[in-house]
Amino acid sequence: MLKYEEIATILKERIQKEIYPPDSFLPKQTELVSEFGVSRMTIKKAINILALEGLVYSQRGSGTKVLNHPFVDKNLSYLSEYNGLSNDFAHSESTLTSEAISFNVEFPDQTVQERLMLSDTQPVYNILRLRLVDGDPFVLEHTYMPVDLVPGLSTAHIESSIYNYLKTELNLKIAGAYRTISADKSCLTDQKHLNCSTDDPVLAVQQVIYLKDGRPLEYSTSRSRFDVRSYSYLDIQL
Amino acid sequence: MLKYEEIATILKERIQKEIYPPDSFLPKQTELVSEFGVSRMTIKKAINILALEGLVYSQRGSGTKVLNHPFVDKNLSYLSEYNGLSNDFAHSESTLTSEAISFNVEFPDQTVQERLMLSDTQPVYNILRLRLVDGDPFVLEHTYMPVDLVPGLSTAHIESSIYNYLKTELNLKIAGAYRTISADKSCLTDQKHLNCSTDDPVLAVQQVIYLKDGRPLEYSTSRSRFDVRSYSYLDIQL
DNA sequence: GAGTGGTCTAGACCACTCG
DNA sequence: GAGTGGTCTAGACCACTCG
Repeated sequence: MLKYEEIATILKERIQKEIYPPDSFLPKQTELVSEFGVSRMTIKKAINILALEGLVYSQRGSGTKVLNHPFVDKNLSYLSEYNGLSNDFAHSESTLTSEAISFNVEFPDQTVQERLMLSDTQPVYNILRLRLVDGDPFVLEHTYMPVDLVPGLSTAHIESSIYNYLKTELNLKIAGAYRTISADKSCLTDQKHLNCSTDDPVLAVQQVIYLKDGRPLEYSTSRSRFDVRSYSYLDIQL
Repeated sequence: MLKYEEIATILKERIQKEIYPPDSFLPKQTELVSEFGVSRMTIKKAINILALEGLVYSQRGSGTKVLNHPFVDKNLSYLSEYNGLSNDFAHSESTLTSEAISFNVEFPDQTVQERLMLSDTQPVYNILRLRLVDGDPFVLEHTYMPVDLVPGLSTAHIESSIYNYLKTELNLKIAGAYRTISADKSCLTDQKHLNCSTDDPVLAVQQVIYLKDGRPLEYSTSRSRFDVRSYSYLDIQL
């Protein structure tokens, strides 16, 4: 483990245990330098991690203040969309199950070609999955993935967790995602699978997930019942 | 301007002009050190900015690759929610206008007290505004702000841009926002002001905006017509 | 003016990738 | 084994805040 990560973890613990209580100041950087026996650049890097998570605010000339936003302990879960939903639910009391509605291989249409940066001769998986929480319909996911990036995908993976397969078997590294969130009227397919009424809206999320080397891994559209899902995120101004 | 910012800007320009084309590699860091006459740490900091924006991907042992995500040039606008909508539209061909529907001062209820970390004796503004684009209803914003943080707010500010007042007159510095996005059925108020039909959904955004010193500045709920607004963001895995 | 954090340097060492 | 980027150091200087 890297020094600055270790120090960041220790500082976070101290904030959580209120050894550094809200609205107090962290020890000055030179003091932390002596305590941890590292250079100031390393201390700065550690503090910077906390700042990016909204835990502290550093100001030239005055010091580094511990903030007390009401959402600090929620930090863990709201980012992890591409660990797959399976992971979000791994430590929860609810159980997530998946039901493959359709699973095909086909040549991509123009939208999919653009989003996944493919030519029309490179086949893609076309997957429609319903995810259920404790047996109740939660989200309908329509996913395209290039076959050459994800060889050997099977219904078994789809009914459990695709992302476990990607990470553990294929060792693919995900860089991030570009997401668009919108509201929409429910269509017949939504109503059928999500078990919602004709005038219920849905929350729609379109995303393209990229690998670290820049190749798009997934283009998907997911639709959730409006009353069971929302998206939260912390947006830090740089 | 700081050295690493200057260098980051130059590198971005070169990527945009395809002096460094997609899928190519940036010059090695030692080469950039000679070119710019700075230390390698400074080059690293500059490249790191590009990496956080998803423009390049650095890998130990191989180099720094220029990525070609289709959304790179959208980088400018999708983050700027707390510059106020007024700013989003400053360089657009459409015009944004605001209409104050109600503007009061009151004692906060319990939700508002929690979100804004206030006691029940600290008054807040309660503002309901309709924002229109080219005269068409766009979003209905319901905003609470502590009076002591924003003295002297008037209808004139509300009908133009609150955030200009906050930034230029009061010199308040915004750190970031915690946002929750969801879909909802439209209520009577939505239908009246957004001019939408009874079965039209709305896109709802709840947010708390924080100042750099950690104090909450605004708690607001905004509701938009489902067919005119969506939220996009780039989510980089760290 | 005293004290803080931010930037920057010039170098060392190391982990990793690739042929 | 050669070459890359990541980490870390020990120090210098500077911009800023605050009394």
